[in-house]
Amino acid sequence: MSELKEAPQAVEPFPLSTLRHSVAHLMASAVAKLFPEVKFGFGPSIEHGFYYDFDLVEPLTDKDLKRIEKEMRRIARKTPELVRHEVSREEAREQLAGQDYKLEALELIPEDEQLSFYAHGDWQDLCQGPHIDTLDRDYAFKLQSIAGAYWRGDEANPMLQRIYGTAFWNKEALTAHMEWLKEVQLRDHRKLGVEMDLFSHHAEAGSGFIFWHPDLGCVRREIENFWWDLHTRAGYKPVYTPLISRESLFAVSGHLENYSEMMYAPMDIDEMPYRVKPMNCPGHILIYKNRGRSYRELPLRWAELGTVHRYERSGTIHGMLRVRGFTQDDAHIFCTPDQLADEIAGVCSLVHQILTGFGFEYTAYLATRPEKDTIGEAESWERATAALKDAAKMQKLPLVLDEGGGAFYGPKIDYKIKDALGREWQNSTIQCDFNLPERFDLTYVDSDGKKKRPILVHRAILGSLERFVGVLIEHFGGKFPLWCAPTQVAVIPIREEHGEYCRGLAERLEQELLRVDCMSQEAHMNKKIKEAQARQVPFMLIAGERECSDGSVALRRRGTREQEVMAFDDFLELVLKLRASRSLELV
RNA sequence: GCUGCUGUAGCUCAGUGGUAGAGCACUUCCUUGGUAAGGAAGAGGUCAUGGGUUCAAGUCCCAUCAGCAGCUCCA
Repeated sequence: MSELKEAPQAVEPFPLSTLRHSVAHLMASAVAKLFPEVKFGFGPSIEHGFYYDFDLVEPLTDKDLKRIEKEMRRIARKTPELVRHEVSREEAREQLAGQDYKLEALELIPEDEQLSFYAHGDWQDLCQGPHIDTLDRDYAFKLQSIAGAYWRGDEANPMLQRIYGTAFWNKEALTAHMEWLKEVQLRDHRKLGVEMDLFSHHAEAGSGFIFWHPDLGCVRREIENFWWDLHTRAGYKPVYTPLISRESLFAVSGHLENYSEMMYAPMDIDEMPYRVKPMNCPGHILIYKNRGRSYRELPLRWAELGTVHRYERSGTIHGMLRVRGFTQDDAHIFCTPDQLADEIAGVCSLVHQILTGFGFEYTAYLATRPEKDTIGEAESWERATAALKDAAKMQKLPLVLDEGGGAFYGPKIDYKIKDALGREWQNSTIQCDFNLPERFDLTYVDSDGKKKRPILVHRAILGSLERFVGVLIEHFGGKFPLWCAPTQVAVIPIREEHGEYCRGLAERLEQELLRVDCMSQEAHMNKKIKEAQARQVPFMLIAGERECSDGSVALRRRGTREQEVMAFDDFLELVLKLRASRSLELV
């Protein structure tokens, strides 16, 4: 797979983030010049560049970006020197007169902190720095986009206009970054979804609901099979639970109380309110509670590809990555406190197998007890957190500490995966829960004959099929590995009279449950090759006179133009082997 | 939800208040081609939807729906 990452930086006179912060200042000064009535918000450097927030009367347009860039270059030439001066709080207030947001920002700075301004030309900004020394150094920058952003990220506050830009120490690095952005755009799952006929959504059906087309259906089914194979081996049993349930169930679970803004309105069935489930746990818990449980049957590992529906605000919906109806690869483990560490270790191992099965690198984060509003005894938290740590140790899994990042009902391990473009996504999660066993009064009879409380572990590895497959489309750039590719083999006759031979080959492949497209329709061979290539079919088999006469095929692998002539049986062996191993090799 | 932008053929996009366009894809016919586009013809549209302004609206205005860039929130 092509490893496309951001180009490494050459030796830098200042850190890249410092440069970007300084260019943000430069941009703000240009905006001040062009729009004298502007009020300034914050303007930090961020992962791939910088932004600055402005309160302007008129909305900015893309044309303004060009004007601002031009003004920036002028200012950088004319008054390049960045000068720091320290001031008292009183002086700062005076100098920020009329700048409401800056004055508010000033109040956020602790009393004992030394205040400073950075100035170039006649523009200055309250800022602790650091900055580069002069703005006329060699570097390259670009203003990228305009967007709304709430002052201090709070939607109760007024909305400011944010300009995003980026900067690098040389033109080559900026160009490389722009190339990377282009690649990100090319691989966008929404774009590929249309081009490859993978999925759609419809105004008729409503925003945020995904329609999986047949080709993506194949991909999903393969992923589900892979998932079930590993889960079955890991001792999970399948369960199936209803999409809707009586509202009272969600009152017991607490979802109604804590999660109602995400839940769809009740529907009336026999004068009783029912709700569409936003999570699968209550259903699994009802199965657990269906009869008494003994310590002898724990741990119980129950898995369900459970479809849930959640209300998401209209502006948050995004392709397959953020939707209103989705299928979680959910499972719940009911176990004794003593079993917890082993169970978590088992999940960690499963996460590893599944994520690396798709070629993802990952990082795991241990999220511990939040400072307030938690439930459960301190001792339970300690034991569970220790179990998570022990499990990670057993699996030799390094954990990054996310202090206080746990849920209110228990500590958790979250995973972030890194895709082929170096972007991070959060999908997998393993969560201990002290809350639901309590609310549903879950028990098991221990060896001493006493009723005890089991621990509940929620875990999802793919997260949701929608989000995971969306990420996967971008990760592979539409080039699915053989085992889950929608069409695995394209068979192409050179002339019409070779069609029969090709159909014979296709049939033998189909008998092995391979997904085959026998392109025997009337069209020129070159056109079919182009089409198969465009559809990212892993293998093309091309057959003409020579192949028909000796039972061979001319194999062309995705991404190459070379042909390998081989006996059909040898090809069959090759393709079956690759499929069985769920190989990620680009064939 | 909020700010800004967008909605014309299946896709990518032209279109000056006055007769609805191109390329690709599709259909039919011709073409028998050895590794990325053979040729010709044809069909395809309530210009997102609903109001309004106007002699006249794809074009201007408003609303709704949907999408895009973000903010906030999240699997």
